Amino acid sequence: MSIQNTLIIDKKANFYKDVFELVMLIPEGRVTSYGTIAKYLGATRSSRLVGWAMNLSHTHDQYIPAHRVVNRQGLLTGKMHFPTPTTMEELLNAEGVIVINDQVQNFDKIFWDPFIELG
DNA sequence: CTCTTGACTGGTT
DNA sequence: GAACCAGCCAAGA
Repeated sequence: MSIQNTLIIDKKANFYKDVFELVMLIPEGRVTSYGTIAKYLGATRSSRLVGWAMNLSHTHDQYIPAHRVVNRQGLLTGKMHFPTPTTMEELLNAEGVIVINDQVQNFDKIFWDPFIELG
């Protein structure tokens, strides 16, 4: 195990950790996108990794509100990965987010931008 | 080790 | 606006 490999492993671990922490900062009733998270973490072209991180979120100790993360169009593309196909929409509805046909309503209004919210 | 598969995005047609 | 394509990168077969 070289020092370089160690650094790479740490980097990967930090990326997932950062994703989880950022997602947990999303307020109720607000949503953001995978790409935005990736961009904020300096991995603009690696939005798929954010999706993969969400896939691993269930292994995380703390609760990750992955339902507040949708794609750039505001579509619930990840709803299949919840306990039931309707869980994601139900969670959002419970927070006051209206979802019609997998599309978040007023998406541009409730969109949560870390660059603006966190500076 | 190679090949496929995505909880994605941006640009092009 | 819809459909298609290329770049991205971590798992799993």
